[in-house]
Amino acid sequence: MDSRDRRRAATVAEIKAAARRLLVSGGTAAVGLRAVARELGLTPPALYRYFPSHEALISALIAELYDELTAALMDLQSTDGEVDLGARLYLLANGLRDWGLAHPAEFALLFGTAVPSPDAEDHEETPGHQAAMRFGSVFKELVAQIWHWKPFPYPPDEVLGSELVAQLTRESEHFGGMPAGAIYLSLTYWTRLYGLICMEIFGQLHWVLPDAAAYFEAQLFEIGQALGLDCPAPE
Amino acid sequence: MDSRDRRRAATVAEIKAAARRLLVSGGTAAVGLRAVARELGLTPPALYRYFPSHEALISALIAELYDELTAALMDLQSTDGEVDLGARLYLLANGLRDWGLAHPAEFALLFGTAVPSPDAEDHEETPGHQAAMRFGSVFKELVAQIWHWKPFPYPPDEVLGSELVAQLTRESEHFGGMPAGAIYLSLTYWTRLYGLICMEIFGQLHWVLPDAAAYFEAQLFEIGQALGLDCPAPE
DNA sequence: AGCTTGAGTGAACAGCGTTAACTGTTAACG
DNA sequence: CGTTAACAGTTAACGCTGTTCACTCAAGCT
Repeated sequence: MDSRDRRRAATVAEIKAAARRLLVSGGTAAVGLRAVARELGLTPPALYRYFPSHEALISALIAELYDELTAALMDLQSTDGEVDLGARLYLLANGLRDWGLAHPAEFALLFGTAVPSPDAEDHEETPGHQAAMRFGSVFKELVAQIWHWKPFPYPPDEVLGSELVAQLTRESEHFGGMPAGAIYLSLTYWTRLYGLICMEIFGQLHWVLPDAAAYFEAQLFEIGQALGLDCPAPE
Repeated sequence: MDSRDRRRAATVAEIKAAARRLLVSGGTAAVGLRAVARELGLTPPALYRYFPSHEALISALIAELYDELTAALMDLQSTDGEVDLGARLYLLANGLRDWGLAHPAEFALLFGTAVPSPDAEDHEETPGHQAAMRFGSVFKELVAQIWHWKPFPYPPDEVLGSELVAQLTRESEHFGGMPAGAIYLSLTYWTRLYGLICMEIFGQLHWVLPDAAAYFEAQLFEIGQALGLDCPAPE
């Protein structure tokens, strides 16, 4: 039972590898069930022995890519030692951008899939969603570490408004007990970083900036300053 | 020849209306060529008298939606008179968000289509792209007007770095001759606004903020301050 | 009236995701 | 060791998709 399970796991890995190959070569639309089967020299129904549907195959691929990205970002931090947590955040931001630029097709599959969430209130249990949560927690935990390492100045509650403060305070437990203003700054950092990278990779910055690297660097310096970090300034 | 052309234009409008109906009810995937034909009581090949392909139909729909959004934002500004240009920018930002929240399916079609631009260097001439340019110029022109109306303080070139300054200066003619630092601030405004709205509507802010309205308001106040505008502060 | 143009149809093709019934091979058990 | 059951994989088919071709039929213009 063990040898057969290993064989099965190997086949699953091959399927996902073939799917990824199609993804990088032809984009999201090219990774179809029949195309994957063709890539492996199999007939389409054979894949149903390993995935219950095409969507499940895509979801598994998404989960794998999320985990790969998460691992890449995590060991990108560990190599630098543990001296300056601010530098770790800088590495995380640049690492995320670099990964997206190096793997635009995979990035598009992970973050470009516009999900207007037509069905509300359903806590998605798909492996892709869970992997996305693990990915998000990397940033959350690092921010909480930075806060406890060197608390940064944050806007007072009066500036944010009572409604926002209430929502942010409700999330305080997930941010290591940080106050609302500090969570707000952290969220601002994430929001700007995420939006920036998405816009650059999806080409929505192209019409004004041919190469967004310098702009990204300046923005990173700006939002790093807001967290009281001494990021490397652009030359 | 005139009456027949009008009949044809009316049919084209009906086709796009049916496509939009399918879009709002079933999302991007639901607006297929056969589904549109079914909606109109026609056979699929009949649509090829009006659009050369399914993609062309979608592109025409995109162009129409862009123009509708552009018109909505423009007459949203004109109603308020021309006293405070800062208030106009505030109206524009909120108008864009409101439109996206009111029409999430259309918003996803316009901005959620992740295009990693596999083929570079081709100046797309599709009507959708042209309409997107018209949409973008609404923001660009308003920002230029604000600059000439009440120039805002901007970061000096040394902070931005020579490479970024060079790129921004190259775009100065499209921004009414604004200096690099001012273009940088304007671009920051647009980048943050755009990313913020996309993240909210695509549900990527849901895992931390159940209702992003208050966060959006605070962010809008923050980036408005960066442009020296006296936006309404959150209570 | 005659001819032309154009809207629309029906049949067909290739490709898609998916299901059902069937064939071998392979591991496990009495 | 021989039987059996599980499993990988195939073939055939269904309904769906975008697209093309050949055709009909009615309206418009000369």
